[in-house]
Amino acid sequence: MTQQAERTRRIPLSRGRVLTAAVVLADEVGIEALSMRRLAQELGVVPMALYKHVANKEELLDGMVDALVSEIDPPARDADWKDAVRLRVLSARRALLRHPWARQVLESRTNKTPAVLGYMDSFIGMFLAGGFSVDLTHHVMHALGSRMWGFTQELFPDSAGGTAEETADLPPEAQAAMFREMAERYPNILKVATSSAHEDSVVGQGCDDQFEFEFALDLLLEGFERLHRQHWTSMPKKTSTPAEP
Amino acid sequence: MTQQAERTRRIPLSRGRVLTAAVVLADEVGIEALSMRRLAQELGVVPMALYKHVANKEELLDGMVDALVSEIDPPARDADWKDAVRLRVLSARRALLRHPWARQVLESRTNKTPAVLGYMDSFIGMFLAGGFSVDLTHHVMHALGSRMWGFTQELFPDSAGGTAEETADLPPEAQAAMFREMAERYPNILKVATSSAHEDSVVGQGCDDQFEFEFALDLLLEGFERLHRQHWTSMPKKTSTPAEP
DNA sequence: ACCTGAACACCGTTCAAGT
DNA sequence: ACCTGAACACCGTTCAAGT
Repeated sequence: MTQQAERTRRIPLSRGRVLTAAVVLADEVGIEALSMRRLAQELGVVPMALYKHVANKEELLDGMVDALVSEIDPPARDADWKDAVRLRVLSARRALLRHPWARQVLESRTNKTPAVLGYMDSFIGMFLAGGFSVDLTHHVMHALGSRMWGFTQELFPDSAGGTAEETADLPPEAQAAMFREMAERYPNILKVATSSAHEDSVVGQGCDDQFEFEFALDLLLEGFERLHRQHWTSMPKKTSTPAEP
Repeated sequence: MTQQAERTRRIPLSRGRVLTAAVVLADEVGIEALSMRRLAQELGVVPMALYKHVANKEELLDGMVDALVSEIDPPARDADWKDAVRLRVLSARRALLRHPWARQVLESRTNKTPAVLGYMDSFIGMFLAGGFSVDLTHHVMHALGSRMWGFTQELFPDSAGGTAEETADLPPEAQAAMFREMAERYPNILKVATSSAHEDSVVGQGCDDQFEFEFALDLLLEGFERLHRQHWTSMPKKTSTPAEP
């Protein structure tokens, strides 16, 4: 990489080069290891040189998000709202899975860039084009939340509770003891964790993230469809979601 | 606070005192300003003294999460699964809203502490007690995701896209220009943003977070109920969620 | 044995001195 | 006018020297 820095030193820095280098570096070493200093080093440049192209680290991260957004497919033409939304979310998810840092950076961003606003705008447009009221669209976008970007908070890191890696290289009797301990203290977690861990061991990866993601997405989409059919509105402040008259 | 440090210096440090001080400090100054050094200073102690009670900063954050979990109400006795889940999620949400750092810290934690596992276990127990299959419970927990803790990714920081504060103290003609710019570039965002901003200006806070949270929560709970009634199962890998035979 | 100051290996960013 | 080294004000954590 010193070699690479050597080779690329001559071609002048630009905002684009800084951003792509940041994306590549974060992909390779993880977001927590992405520092202005490290990035500069990778580019064969003194740290301060970066500040000519990005105002500060925040702006660097914003730029990385923009790069991500550009990888998401535009809305499908000639599809009904449900398919269009579904396809687009899954496209966003594929982009997200290509970049391990994306989840965390997306979560941390508070000022939206034009590219992000553009994505949101066209996302909202899919519901409006499907005949959704502005009111319902508003609530539906909130309900979707981060699923718009193709991720959900993963609060089971793996089904057994984040002990997979450490457990793997332990003597079998120790593993058995941990299992009994789990079974006694967290019986419900254990049941659920073992339910979908088909061929894997209990402490294996457990479940199919993509399946879980689509399960929840489709559940929401079906809910949205139901409300839309019922001409749901928040205005008269109904207590529930009643059937049509 | 130097005075307070003076007063409390004499009573010996303990893990509990360290953790409550961390929670209070994070509540007051924000999570990004919570450092081991700053916390030590607040306690009238040299930074290294903390390392007698927490192994490192990670463990400090884990301890703070445990403190949060202890504020969540236990499941309601004598309530059906839906009410029990609903009440508990809203209790978690109240705890979360008391501690501005909680969202971010919860998201960052990857190793679950016993207190967190205990919460999850009893949360899962509410579905199982309601007669849900282990299979459906598993998927339903994933669908709930961070909503189990009472939050969703807030990806509209405010409806208009995070420009509220800066815009407030701008000359009116500049605000009008921004508005026209928004209307032209992001027409859909603008429609949705203005739909629920009843008395507020367009750039005001816009919408009621609690309403949005409950809207999405109830939509999911109703979806769960439907699947449960239909004896939904992931096993035969059905393409959709068909009606009962 | 316990406690802690100094030090290490980092950060993001400012600023003044160099070309 | 541009570029950049040194410096500033921080981090979390190690470690050896002090009591």
